[in-house]
Amino acid sequence: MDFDKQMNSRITIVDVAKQAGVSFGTVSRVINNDVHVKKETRERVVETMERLGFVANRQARSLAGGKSNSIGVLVPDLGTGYIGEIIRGIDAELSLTDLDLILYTTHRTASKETNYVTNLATGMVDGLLLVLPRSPADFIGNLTQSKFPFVLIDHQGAGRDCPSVGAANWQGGYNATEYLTNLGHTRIGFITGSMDLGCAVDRLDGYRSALRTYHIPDAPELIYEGDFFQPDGYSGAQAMLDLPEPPTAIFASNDVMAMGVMDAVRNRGLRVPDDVSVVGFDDIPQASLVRPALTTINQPLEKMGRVATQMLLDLLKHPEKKADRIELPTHLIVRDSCKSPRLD
Amino acid sequence: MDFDKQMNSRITIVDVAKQAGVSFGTVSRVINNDVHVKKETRERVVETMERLGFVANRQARSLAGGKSNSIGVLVPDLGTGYIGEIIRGIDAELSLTDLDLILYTTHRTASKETNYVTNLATGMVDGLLLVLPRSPADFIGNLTQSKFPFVLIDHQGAGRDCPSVGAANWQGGYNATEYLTNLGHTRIGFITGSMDLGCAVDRLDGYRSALRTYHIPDAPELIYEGDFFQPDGYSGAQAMLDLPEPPTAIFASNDVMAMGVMDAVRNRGLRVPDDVSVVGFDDIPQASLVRPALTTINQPLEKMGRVATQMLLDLLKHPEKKADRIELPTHLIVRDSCKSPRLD
DNA sequence: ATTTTTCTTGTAAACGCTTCCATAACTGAA
DNA sequence: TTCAGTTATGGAAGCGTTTACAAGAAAAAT
Repeated sequence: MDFDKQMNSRITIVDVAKQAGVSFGTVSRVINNDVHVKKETRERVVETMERLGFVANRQARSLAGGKSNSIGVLVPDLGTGYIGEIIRGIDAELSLTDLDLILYTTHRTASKETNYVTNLATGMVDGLLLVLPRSPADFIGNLTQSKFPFVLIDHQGAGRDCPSVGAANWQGGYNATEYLTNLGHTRIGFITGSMDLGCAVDRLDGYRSALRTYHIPDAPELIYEGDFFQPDGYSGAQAMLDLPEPPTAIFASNDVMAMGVMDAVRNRGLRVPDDVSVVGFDDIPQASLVRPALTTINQPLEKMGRVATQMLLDLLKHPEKKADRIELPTHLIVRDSCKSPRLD
Repeated sequence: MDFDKQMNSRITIVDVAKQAGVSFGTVSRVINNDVHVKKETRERVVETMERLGFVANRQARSLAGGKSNSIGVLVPDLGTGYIGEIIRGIDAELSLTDLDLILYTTHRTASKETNYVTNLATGMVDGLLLVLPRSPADFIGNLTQSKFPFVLIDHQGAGRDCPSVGAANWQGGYNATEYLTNLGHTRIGFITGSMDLGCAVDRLDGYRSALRTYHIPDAPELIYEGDFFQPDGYSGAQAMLDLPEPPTAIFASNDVMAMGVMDAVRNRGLRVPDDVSVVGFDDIPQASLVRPALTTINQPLEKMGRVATQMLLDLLKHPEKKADRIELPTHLIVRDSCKSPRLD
């Protein structure tokens, strides 16, 4: 493993072959673990490769072999810790293989997404992991049709019939709401996420279903349309607390907005959870750090990345396999931000 | 841009050439913006490429052209939001070019690091961005020697003479401590980070220097060796508050530990900042979210990623350029976790 | 000992592009 | 008109592999 040797003059299989006294074909076979190599020959070649510090040229292998040995991960951006968690899972799983991870960000430009996918599917990567919370784009159809291996992550909507992994958003919305009703709340505010995202819709549906189950009448004024960012949590809470009959609990579609809610509550001199209970969604790291610690729905992001990667690897191995959708369970994490409503 | 055409039968420059009635050499020239192409010819070729949905094969270009059109980013892991921020900056900058970002995680295995670097530098990528907070490994020397373009991020220590970007950790440590002394504190506890990391050492040094400047006597019992994780913040604070003469302020080497400190303070029935002031380091997103909002030192992680990338791009363009180290300033962010000590 | 069969190895032809060299097609000046 | 001087284009050689295919060597069967 002499570093310099590798750096200066690139060592190729031909060099190795010459040194080992075999043909380059044999060296190639050794690299690819071909069975048809005598044991001693293989050992000699391996030894030579190590001595020379040979590293196979990835590009050449791709070109000749028709596969790139890397998988592409397409994400909208890296802004939220949310995506980072998913990538972490992907990386963890990928590091068990010899596949490279090529990261692409679309920065929320739909045109860029299509463009990338086209490029990628044209030989740059062997498979694709798509984190695209937005509504499904055309290219998903194309991808499916062309049988290019890919898995969707946290993507609901039209893509139900292609390989994807998501979280049980509906269930989470339901469970959180159920928890609040069980505590005795009947005026439960809800702050939605961006409604163009499937997950936001599902969470809202879960909330509504729970209310129905527990015979709590619809109250449109208790639903505020947010966008997943903190300011909307704040303003949503303000709006609701201004109501003649304000909610005793507020369920925000994600933790960041829930923190906005907490701020708004406090800024009116009210207390969490004594005056207003707050529930979030996601269970981001800071959920356990804020005071009071936030009761929330845990979404297994890292695991979603892992599972999606496993699915893709499986797809790569067995291209004929049918697509399926895996929905990972969400869990209610009870902390300190909820309480039974005061009886006044 | 017909998707299907691309997916099914790969379109090559030869196909384009045939359709456009030119030789593939000319097509190649068009792709590479070679000056020696008649305007009309170029237009015709471009039109044909678009019509056919031609996408150049990256591997082939790399193989033939001798460069990979991608840069490698080597990080220890993705566990902390910290790295995510840096990658975000890298990505932002890279998306202005047509370079791909290949992400490698070493998962804290030194052997893996060396291995990767060797591989990468052997033609897999055109340049390397290394986020390696640990003490410098041999390969940095090799990299330098072989003139492979690379930039170190947030890495102090022996690598002072190679291209790198970091944050003013010493200054941050100094400023935070100075701020506390200015508030009137004289018993200031410090919880260090992992001392095998250059940044942790620098922060401690900054703290010490500030104390010296303000003639505050050394108090070894007020320095607790932590590891950058929350539990150590907690236990460090506990240990110090048990002291006969406990600190009136605690400065933790990063925000996560500072939150541990806050917890510990509260768990003893004391209040932040009334009884104990707390300062963190990093300014992670949740720093502004916790209550009381954490006063801390802002470290421009995203910008570090950006700057490092710019340096690398520059290095790629002008390989002869001298290495330099850029230190990005840190800033004190005053929030609500500090107060003058009570006068008892 | 001879002929199969089975292993093992060598070789040539891709893979899709860049790049250099040669040639062809234009310039404009003599 | 002719000859250099440009500029535009075609084509060949290679980049470092993989992957047939062919051939040689060894082992097994006759």
